[in-house]
Amino acid sequence: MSTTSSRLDPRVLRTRQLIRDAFIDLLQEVELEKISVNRIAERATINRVTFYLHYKDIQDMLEKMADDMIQEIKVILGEVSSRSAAMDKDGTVMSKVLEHIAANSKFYKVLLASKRIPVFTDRLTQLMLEVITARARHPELAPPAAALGVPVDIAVWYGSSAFIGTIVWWLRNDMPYTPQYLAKQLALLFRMHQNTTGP
Amino acid sequence: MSTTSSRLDPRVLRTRQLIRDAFIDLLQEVELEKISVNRIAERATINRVTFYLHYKDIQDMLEKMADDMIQEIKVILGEVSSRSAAMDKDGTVMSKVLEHIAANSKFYKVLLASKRIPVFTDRLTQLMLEVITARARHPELAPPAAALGVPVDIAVWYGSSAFIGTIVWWLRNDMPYTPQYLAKQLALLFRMHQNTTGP
DNA sequence: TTATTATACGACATTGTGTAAATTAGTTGC
DNA sequence: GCAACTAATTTACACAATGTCGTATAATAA
Repeated sequence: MSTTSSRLDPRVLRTRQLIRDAFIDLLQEVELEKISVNRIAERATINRVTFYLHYKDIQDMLEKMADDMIQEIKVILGEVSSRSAAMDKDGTVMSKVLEHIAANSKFYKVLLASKRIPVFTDRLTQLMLEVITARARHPELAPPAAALGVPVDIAVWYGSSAFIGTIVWWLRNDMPYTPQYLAKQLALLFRMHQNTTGP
Repeated sequence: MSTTSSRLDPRVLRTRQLIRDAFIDLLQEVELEKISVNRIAERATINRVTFYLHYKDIQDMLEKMADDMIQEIKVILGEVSSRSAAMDKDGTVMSKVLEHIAANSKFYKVLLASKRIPVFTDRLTQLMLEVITARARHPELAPPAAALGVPVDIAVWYGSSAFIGTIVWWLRNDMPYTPQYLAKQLALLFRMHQNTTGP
């Protein structure tokens, strides 16, 4: 996951990494509801009180981890979309994002796919929604399904949910397609209901 | 919600209803993680021990409530699809389902939309997946996006997630469209990526 | 080195969990 | 209406988890 370290006490970094790894580790064995601060501290080989020096409680920890996740994806989105002005006709951006997810699949699989921790799916859907809404404003890209008279908000939500849902399915099934291939299929399906009524 | 009572002790029905109402009620105030058996029993005006006579724990209660939910929707699906052999060209089935959700919006909103309790979304997505897969086998309905060379499993997941996601958004925004209208739009969007390459 | 700060350690009050026993009260069939 | 069930109540217990003390120790940065 490569936590982008600014000037932070290496002890803090070490402890947070230990907590994070212990949590992901535990989540592969038991349900979220059965995971206590006790167990996390035990598995992370830190003192239980130390956990509270970093996070208010488990919920707080999840939210901060979700923030980090979104931040990393935003970096990827920024990198790609600023380089290629053509803006993702062939699904380049999505391809990069899927590669990132594949590279950190242990993390994403457990948080998004196997155990379902709403905050992660929610944040990701929110981000996808922003991206699609932004794209819809570009004149060279077709206005979302307006041709058929479908309200924009319905079409945007339809698309965002479809994307995230498909990614979750892909993770659950241990990524049976390459990121590049899946990105292409998603682009095909997406363009279909964003820009229609034929030639 | 009209719990279809078979021959069951009215005391059991009463208690379960009290638990259910108390839980939905609490869920409007605090997060799921902060809800204890203690609080539920207190709010339901039953003894805490009585809760354990009905459910193993809170997780077990959620699963049984999700089972009931799916059961009710299945009844609707069965009723409609057996009556009209034309099978939902204009979104009749979806319309009935959305009407049901609207009629029990307090229940669905909190479990599906505001707080996100994965088991409910999961079961609903699973059901939607079955329905779409079954429809895809009917010859008079176009095979899913095969015309464009998109694998069936991708297209089916794409569609299912889109449906559920849009319904969630609809609930979150306090149902800004009528069930009938939304059903129509969903049918339009759906047919687009299930059946393409034009006439 | 020295001042700073993260972590460890032990302790404590509080709340929640799951189960057991005996008792009370409501339901069903005759 | 009475008798036989059976649900719910009450009280009690052992245990786990939470969140927060104060103090001691170790690592870090100046």
